[in-house]
Amino acid sequence: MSKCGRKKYMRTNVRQMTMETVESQQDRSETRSVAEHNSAHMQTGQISVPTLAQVATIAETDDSADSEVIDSHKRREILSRRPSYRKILNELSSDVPGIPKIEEEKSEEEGTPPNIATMAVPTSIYQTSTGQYNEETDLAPSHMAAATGDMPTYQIRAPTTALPQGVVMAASPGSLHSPQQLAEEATRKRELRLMKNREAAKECRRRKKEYVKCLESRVAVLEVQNKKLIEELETLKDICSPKTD
DNA sequence: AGACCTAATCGTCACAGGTC
DNA sequence: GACCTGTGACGATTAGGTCT
Repeated sequence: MSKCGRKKYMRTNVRQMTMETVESQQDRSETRSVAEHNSAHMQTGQISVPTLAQVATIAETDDSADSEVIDSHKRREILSRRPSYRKILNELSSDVPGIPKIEEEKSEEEGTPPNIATMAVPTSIYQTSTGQYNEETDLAPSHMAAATGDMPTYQIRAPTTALPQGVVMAASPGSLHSPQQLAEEATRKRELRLMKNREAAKECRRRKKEYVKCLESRVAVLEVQNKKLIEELETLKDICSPKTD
């Protein structure tokens, strides 16, 4: 099965995996089903990480769901899109004062003219005509960690939305005539789309990491709070129930 | 030393949702 | 409705660790 065909299959028939799919996806299926269910929880804007019991239930229903019978509405609910990480994090931050917001990228773009001159020069050198690229200073986690230290610094770098060298803006459609020009235009558009999507994927992953770090730090804070409350409760219990000896 | 395993990372595709 | 953006999922690649 081709990559695309397989992908489509997975998306539209999440619960109806063929043997082939199960074979190759076995190690991932658990994670995916949890994520899908989680996305259903998150859709309403609540941050809802499944409990162990929920995870167990999810796994159970996923197994039994081989007997299909999930109506289209429910399936749609499950597959529906979750809010972006920025959205989630910002909602979190409005609930909990300690959590920093991810700034809108617009604010960073202010003051910089919307042209190619804003390109982050050393980031990536693309040879788009061949589809190859050379990321000399890619923002790998090791780089990020070195730059940011332990605690996450939200909005670490400016988004590199500018065009890479060698990608020329398309000519106006009216100026195209020959089939060759049309083909070149199509190729250029595709390369531009791929390049943008590449950058978008990087940004998305970066935000996801921030989001996860944020959740982890929140867990740490809540654990400390919980511990303190338990200690306080014990103290109050001691005070309120004097010994009878 | 090299075979194997595992986790991390990346580019790409498909698609939902947003924008104009 | 066409186009754009954000993100889940996939396969490929790579780095680091372990075993023989």
